[in-house]
Amino acid sequence: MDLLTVDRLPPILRSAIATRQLVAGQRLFRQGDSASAVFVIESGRLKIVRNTEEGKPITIEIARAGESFAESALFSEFYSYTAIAEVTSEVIAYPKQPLLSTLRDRPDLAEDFMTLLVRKNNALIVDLELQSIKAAHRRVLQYLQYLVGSSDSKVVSFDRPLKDVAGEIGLNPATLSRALTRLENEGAIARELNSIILQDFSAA
Amino acid sequence: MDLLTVDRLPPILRSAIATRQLVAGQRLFRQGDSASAVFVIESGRLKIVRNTEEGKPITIEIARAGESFAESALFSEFYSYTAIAEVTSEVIAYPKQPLLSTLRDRPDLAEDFMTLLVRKNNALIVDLELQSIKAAHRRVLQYLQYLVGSSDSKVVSFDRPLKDVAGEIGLNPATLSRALTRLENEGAIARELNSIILQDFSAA
DNA sequence: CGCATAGTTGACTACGCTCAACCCTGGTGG
DNA sequence: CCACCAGGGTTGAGCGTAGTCAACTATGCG
Repeated sequence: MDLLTVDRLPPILRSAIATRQLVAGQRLFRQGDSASAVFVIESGRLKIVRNTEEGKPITIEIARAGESFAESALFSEFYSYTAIAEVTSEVIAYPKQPLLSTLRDRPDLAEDFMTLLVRKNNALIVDLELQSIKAAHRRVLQYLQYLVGSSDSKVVSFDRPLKDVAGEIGLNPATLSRALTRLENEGAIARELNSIILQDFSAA
Repeated sequence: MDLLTVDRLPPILRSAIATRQLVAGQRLFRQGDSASAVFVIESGRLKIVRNTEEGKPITIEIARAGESFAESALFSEFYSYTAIAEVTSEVIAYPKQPLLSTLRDRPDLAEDFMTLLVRKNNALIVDLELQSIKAAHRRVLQYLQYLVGSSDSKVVSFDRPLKDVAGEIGLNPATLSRALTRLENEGAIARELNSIILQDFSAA
């Protein structure tokens, strides 16, 4: 994602951005905080979660280096979710007002920004589709297929514990574990240390 | 939603828009069709669905008079979902290219459009949150509370069969029925013809 | 008056969640 | 260098409940 790269920005915005360091577990902002900036990740990984009225927080998105988050801050007064650093991370903050006026002045950046919003939209729709699959093993398989995408590698290795992955796709660690063994027994995947290999004879 | 009202539009776009009539059940476009336009509903109601790889189609959104849909068409080559008229409807089509160049020329419209995209995003997040509630009766209650929002009326009446509502929130008609009677027994709601009255002593 | 569709209810099944025990690994400290 | 510990992963047992199928009722329309 090459949006909001520094050298394309006008001086007004360029002088307004600031970087912030985060340690693992640190919260960048909390649901309900006043929305002050949009962020792009320089390094590390952030988790965007939303605390539902029942206890359980749900994961909206996992953002990694090069990705942005909290775009909705531009048009909302408060953040509607919480951003937590999963590992030591560095983020760039683009303050709301300067960014807004930049987008007004620069149609090319505005268009990029819209593209970005549409992508987020699509990602959320994919999530919804995933959640709609009730059977755990099918949901997991779909998720894995989505991760490898159209790449030819067919190998997935996670950079975080399986229990976190489970949370992301709305499953229990125990249920995820069972789903994986089931997929393995059915021959849909093979496991190996930290990696999962998708066997392709795709649809069934 | 006052976005894209005709009198704010430049002539280039104004002359490019066209209205289309749809009868109940008619598909405006299908998942995979070439993305040619963004739409706004003049009258009626459209359902946006996505066909998952398993059989079951899922409802992404219900769009009503005054609302827009298929914004992602602007930045995608194909529609990633299907639009079906639920009742006789009239929509205005804003062709992709003229709309794109208008957004480039008119920062005010571009900003409105971004606001709109962010709202869609938030709506999807609300959906995700809803789906994360496993217990049917709790999910239904949350949905009803979301529908009445901050209004003081506390009354919900649906303009479409309950079985469609069930599909929208990811439940079975039978399960929804049971959930409603359970909520009624617990005193959380009261039912009356086509209406549902929320009893407020909100959280429990 | 009858047909079609929606809503409700019952019986049954399947499966995801919870709790808990166990294994395994990596890291720490004696 | 080994003993211990902590956390993640796996596995078992049992429970609750959403899904399915099906029957029955109620409603609206031709």
